Amino acid sequence: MTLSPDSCHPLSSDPRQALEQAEILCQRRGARLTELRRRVLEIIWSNPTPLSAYAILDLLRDDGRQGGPPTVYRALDFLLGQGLIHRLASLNVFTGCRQPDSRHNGQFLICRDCGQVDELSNPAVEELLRAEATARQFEVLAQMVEVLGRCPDCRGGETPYAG
Amino acid sequence: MTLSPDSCHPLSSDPRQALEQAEILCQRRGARLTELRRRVLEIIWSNPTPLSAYAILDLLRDDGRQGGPPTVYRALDFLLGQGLIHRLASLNVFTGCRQPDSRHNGQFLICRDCGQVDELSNPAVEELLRAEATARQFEVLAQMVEVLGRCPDCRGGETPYAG
DNA sequence: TAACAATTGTTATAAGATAACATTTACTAT
DNA sequence: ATAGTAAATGTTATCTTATAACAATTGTTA
Ligand SMILES: [Zn+2]
Ligand SMILES: [Zn+2]
Ligand SMILES: [Zn+2]
Ligand SMILES: [Zn+2]
Repeated sequence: MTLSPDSCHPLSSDPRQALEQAEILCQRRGARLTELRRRVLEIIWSNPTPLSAYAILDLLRDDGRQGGPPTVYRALDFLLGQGLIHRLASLNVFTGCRQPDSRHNGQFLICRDCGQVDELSNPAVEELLRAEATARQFEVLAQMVEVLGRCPDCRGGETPYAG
Repeated sequence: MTLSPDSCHPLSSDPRQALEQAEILCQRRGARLTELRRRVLEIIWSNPTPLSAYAILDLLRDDGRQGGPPTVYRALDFLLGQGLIHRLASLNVFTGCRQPDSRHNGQFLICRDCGQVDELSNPAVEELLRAEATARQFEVLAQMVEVLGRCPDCRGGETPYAG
């Protein structure tokens, strides 16, 4: 089977398009995508794998910027708030969102070996969890779904799934 | 997170039973549930809400024990390896497993306000994620599903779900 | 321009986790 | 029993992740 370029390493596909969409969304919402915030988003989209806050800080400093950790975390908080990025709690890293126009809880396939991330959006998963919560009178505020494993590339020529 | 001591559906229902089962499982597996490991498990089960590694360390020191962070993390690693506890990635805390006899990926409802945790085990969720992964030739090693929200107690008399 | 709010910079510190090595404990084989 | 060995724990230091508190800057408004 041929892997579509989309399903393999989708993050690095097109930072420019992601930034353009971010501009539009922020403008529409009256949110200020400042130089710093825009640059942080650009850094995140430009890297093939998700980055930690401190990795982003290092790259900002390569630009000549002066800020410290709070500067980065504040920018990340803004981007998270706008749904432009997701945080992967299992790795403490940040990755660009592929459907920033529709608010959602991220679902991710994370490669243990190369760090590549694939974002899913399976409504059935979300619905099942919501149903479980509802049955227990539990009010859902956010969902975290992260699947750790090995991507096709890192599995190499290994036996494909039986099922 | 606000961890109020008044518990809704406490984890602490029966630490003794959990410890007893842990003993049996470890014996059956030839794994050594040492005094330290047993005590860490007991601490985890005795608390109404999940504990951080450092909170566990503090409680160990109350016992008069001398270890540092590595001591706790090693014990936690053992318990994780035996499937006796889970780690909640979104909060950096550890909670006792209710079905330690069958290996599984945890699914959790976590109350934002009181910290109480409810462990689900919905096979359909696991299967859906597995199917998504398989479709992408992705080998699954672990699944993390954490739903953050508010438990019935913390919602108080608020309107129940419409749906 | 003055006042005010939002954003960013700066310093310090809290919180979570691990590396490296020393010591102790438990098991094995004489 | 006793020495040898492996496993487990203790100890020190360090690294990573995240936030608190406050100052300086920038943008907006009156
Ligand atoms: Zn997304
Ligand atoms: Zn990979
Ligand atoms: Zn469990
Ligand atoms: Zn609650």
